Amino acid sequence: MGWEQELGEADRMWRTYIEMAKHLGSHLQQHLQRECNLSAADFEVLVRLTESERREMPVAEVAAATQWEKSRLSHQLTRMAQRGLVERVDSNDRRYPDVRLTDKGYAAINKAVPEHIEMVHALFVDVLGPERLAGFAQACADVLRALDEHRERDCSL
Amino acid sequence: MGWEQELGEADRMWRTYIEMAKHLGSHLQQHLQRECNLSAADFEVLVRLTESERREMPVAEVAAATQWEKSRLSHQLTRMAQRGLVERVDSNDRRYPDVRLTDKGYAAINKAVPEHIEMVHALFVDVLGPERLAGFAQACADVLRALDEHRERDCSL
DNA sequence: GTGTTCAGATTGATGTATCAACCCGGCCAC
DNA sequence: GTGGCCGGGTTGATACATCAATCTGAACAC
Repeated sequence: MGWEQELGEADRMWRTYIEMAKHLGSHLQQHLQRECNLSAADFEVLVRLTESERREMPVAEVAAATQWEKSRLSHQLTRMAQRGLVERVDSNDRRYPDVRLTDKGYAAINKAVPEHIEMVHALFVDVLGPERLAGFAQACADVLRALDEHRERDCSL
Repeated sequence: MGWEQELGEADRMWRTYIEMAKHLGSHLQQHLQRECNLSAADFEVLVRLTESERREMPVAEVAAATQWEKSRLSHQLTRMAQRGLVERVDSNDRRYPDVRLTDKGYAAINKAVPEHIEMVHALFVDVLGPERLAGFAQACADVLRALDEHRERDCSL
């Protein structure tokens, strides 16, 4: 084989990051699932809906906010509607229906968010402290920028 | 609503991290899928198998290395076997079968790994530079440790 | 040997993610 | 109006993740 023996310092640090991301993500996800009976996907959609005053917005707006594919969102909304977390509402232009947060969905997200934030602080924010957190976030922002540039290059081929 | 307006500095930094993790992960995943026709799960299993001299190891060993549930691994191996990437082999103790990398799987992973590493360097390692990378990795390690401690506390209830 | 037990492996059911194909209502040309 | 276009939305098929239930064969007691 060969190559896997030649992992340098940098590659081991990459693996540390991957490990951290995997564990942190699954921990938060499991907490949401067990305590609030919400998947990460449910949580994301519900959070976006609370960002509207009327607990209701066009499907396209949710899609833009979450950056999900339209089909993924459609399937997700179907399942969430079946569980009574949201409901589909016809708007003026019947091509572009709205989604509304039900009372049940509202209750669920209002229970979930504070717990989630608390856990994020305990496991991430407070662990790093303000200074290292800022450095960490800056690093993330830089990687994001590099990603955007890379994508631009790919599209302009 | 209320709470979502009160997002502090720290929470916005957390969101930056989430965004970065999401985009970086899906970018790497899509590259693997498009260029090598491998899912992230395929990639992980294949990498573990190359870590054995004989391209073959007990299922349980793969499970330990990936930290996957046995059932997830079993399903994954079934699908990979159907595509000819691996094959199941009976070992001495027929309770604990082995998995072997086929030639096709070997070819696939040997194409994928260098491309993957190159992309990780371009999008992550080189973007941060050695110094910030080290700090970043240290931060990840600290978060991992906090996670472990947290889990310990949960189990000892 | 026969029966019990046990750990690891498999299977089935359900929820989720992604791609391709299709639907459908407003829009424009004519 | 009638017909074709267009873009967002939905649906279907397949792959993946997770949980619960089941299977399997070695090991141990007797």
